[in-house]
Amino acid sequence: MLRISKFTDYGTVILALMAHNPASTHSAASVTRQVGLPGSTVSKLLKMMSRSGLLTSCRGKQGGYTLAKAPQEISLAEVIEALEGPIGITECSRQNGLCQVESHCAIRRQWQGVNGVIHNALQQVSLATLMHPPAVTEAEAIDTSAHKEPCTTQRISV
Amino acid sequence: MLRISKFTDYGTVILALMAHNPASTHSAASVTRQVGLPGSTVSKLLKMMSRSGLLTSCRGKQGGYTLAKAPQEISLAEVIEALEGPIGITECSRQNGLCQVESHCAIRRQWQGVNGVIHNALQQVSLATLMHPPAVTEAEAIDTSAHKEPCTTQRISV
DNA sequence: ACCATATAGGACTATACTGGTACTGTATAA
DNA sequence: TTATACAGTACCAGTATAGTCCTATATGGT
Repeated sequence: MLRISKFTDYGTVILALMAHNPASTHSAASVTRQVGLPGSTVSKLLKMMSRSGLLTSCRGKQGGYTLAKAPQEISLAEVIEALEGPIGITECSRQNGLCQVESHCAIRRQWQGVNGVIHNALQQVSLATLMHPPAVTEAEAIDTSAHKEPCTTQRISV
Repeated sequence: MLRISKFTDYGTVILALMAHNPASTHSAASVTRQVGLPGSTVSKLLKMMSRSGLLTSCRGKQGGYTLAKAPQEISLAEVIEALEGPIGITECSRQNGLCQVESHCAIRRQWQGVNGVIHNALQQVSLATLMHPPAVTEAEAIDTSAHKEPCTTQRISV
C-alpha cells in the first residue's frame, strides 16, 4: 500500500482546518466539532502534534492549541515525521545491520535514492499548499469559538 | 514510517537477484539459498509475484521461476503494486466515500497530487536501475543451479 | 480561594495486519 | 512411475494501529 497511517491523515486534516485561522486558538472540543472524528482521537492527535512542536498549547479556560508556525512553513514531511517517526521507505533506508542479506544487497543505495525523492516531494508540499483549491467553505467551517484570541501566555505577555 | 512492507522489500531483493540472470530459471530452493531468507517466505513471495505476472513459473523437475520481462521493464511501482496492492498514500487517494469529513476536506485533491509524484518516482526506477551500483559479486552470487535453461514449456516450444 | 474548563500524560483494549509455517494437491521431466 | 518443484490455502504468533478512559495539572473568571 505504501501509505501513511489514518492517524497521520487525520492529523493533516486537523492542521489544514486550523490553518484557516492560523493565529487563533482552537480547543480540542471545537476541532472535534468541526472535524467529525472521535473526540478522544482528536485530542490524542493534538497532544502528539503539540509535543512534537507543530502546535503550541495552552491549558485552562480559553486554552487550546495554535499552529506553531505559519501554514507555509509546515511541510507534509514534518507532519508525517511528527506523527509516525522518520520517513524510511525500507527499514534499511536509515540503518545498517538490520538486514541479513546486506552483503548481497546491491539495492540499498538505490532505495535510499527513492526515499530521498519521496521525502523531497513531501517537503515541497506545505500546509498552505494543501488547502489551496477551494477556500470555499471557510465561513461555514469556522464556528465562533474558533475566533477567540490566543491565550495570554502565548503572546509575549506583560 | 511511510514504508513498504518487509515482504515487498524482500521481493525486490529476490527480483534483483534473479535479474542477474534474467533468462534462466530459478527454483525456489536456489533463490532461498542465495538470498538467506526463510524458505517458506521466499516461495510465498515467488508465488505471489508469479500470480501477478512479474514472473513466469514452470512446475516439475527442472522447474522454477523466470522474470516475465526484461529488468529494464520492471518498475518498483509494479513490484509494490503486485505485492501490496495499488499505491495510495492515503485511503482516500483512490476511493471516495470512505472519509466522514470529505465535505470539509479541501485536502484530498492535494494528497492525490502527492501520491502521483511518489508513484512517478517509483515508476522511474526499474529493476535494472536498482542493481546498478556494484555488479561486483555476480559470479559469486550465482550458484550453478541458476544456470539451467528455462523449461521447455516456456519457450514457444515445439 | 474556588471552580469550571481544558490540556498532559498515561495505561489499556480490541482489532487488523504482517511475517512466517505447514500441509495437500498438481504438473513436469527423467 | 517417481522425484521434483510449483499452487493454493489454512493457520498462528507477534506487533502495530485505532480508539477509549482516567487522573493530574494549569489557567481564567467569579
